[in-house]
Amino acid sequence: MPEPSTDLRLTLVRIARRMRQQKAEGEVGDGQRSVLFCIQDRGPQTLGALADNDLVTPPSMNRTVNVLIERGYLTRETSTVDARRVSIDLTDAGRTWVRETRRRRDAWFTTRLAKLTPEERDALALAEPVLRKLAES
Amino acid sequence: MPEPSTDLRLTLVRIARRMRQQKAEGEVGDGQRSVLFCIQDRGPQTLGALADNDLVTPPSMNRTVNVLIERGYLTRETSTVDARRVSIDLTDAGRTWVRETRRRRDAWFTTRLAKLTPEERDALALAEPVLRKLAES
DNA sequence: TATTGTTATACTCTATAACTATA
DNA sequence: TATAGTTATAGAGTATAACAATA
Repeated sequence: MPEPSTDLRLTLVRIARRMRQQKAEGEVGDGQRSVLFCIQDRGPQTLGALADNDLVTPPSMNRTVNVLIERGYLTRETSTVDARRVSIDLTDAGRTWVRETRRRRDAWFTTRLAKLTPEERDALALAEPVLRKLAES
Repeated sequence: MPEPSTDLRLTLVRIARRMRQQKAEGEVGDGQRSVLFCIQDRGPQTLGALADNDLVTPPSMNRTVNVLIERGYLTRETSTVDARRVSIDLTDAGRTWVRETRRRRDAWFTTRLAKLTPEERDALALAEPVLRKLAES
């Protein structure tokens, strides 16, 4: 009986740790990248929407957003229709960052992927939507 | 051209976060579980071996080990052959914990897996060794 | 009153640097 | 000297609780 549950879980923990280690000094972290990509794809977002999207609490997301504003990648404006809400959008620098990052992709991860066999890459491509479903359930 | 790199990476980040959220109060965390399982499978380990296994630094692992000793799951003894080394082993309570955990597996993760289709589970099973390879590269 | 966001605070995990003991 | 482990310290990421503003 294979029961891959525990192995898979530990593997996922380990790879997340490994990816985190790859973040170079001053670079944009995973949580930050996720926010920038989300806004690029879907347009300006409220704080709550960003928090929901990344499965974090509003205070956590607020902090991430603050960092990105300090770095000049995002702006925050009070909504004109509902003054409780804020609208968080990319600056030109943010948009450029996303475009550049998408173009060259993530160096470490892409290099590792390139070293896999086509079959291994297929296995990952097939698993990705399943993992996403798992994360969102 | 699919280029799954970025999507996969963000999905992996998100699922790691989701798993972390599932840790109930007082439970054993992912890093801790990994250590207990490793010793159960391979016998007593040195601190360095445990650190290498989980891709963390010795100080990090030392801290994890200290927590597990405080909880009564591990013991630490100076090696008889080389007094610089320590031998870290499971207590009876630790062994029981591993056995119980292996028996009922991880509740949250197992439940989610059970809700997938057989094809989806196959996709994960095929991807697991590839992810592991990626983590270790 | 309920919703949206923010501030204050604290906890977990991890790292780097410096230190101790032993080989 | 080199190695194994430990201690001290700091940073990133996250959470909960309390608060403010608006609907």
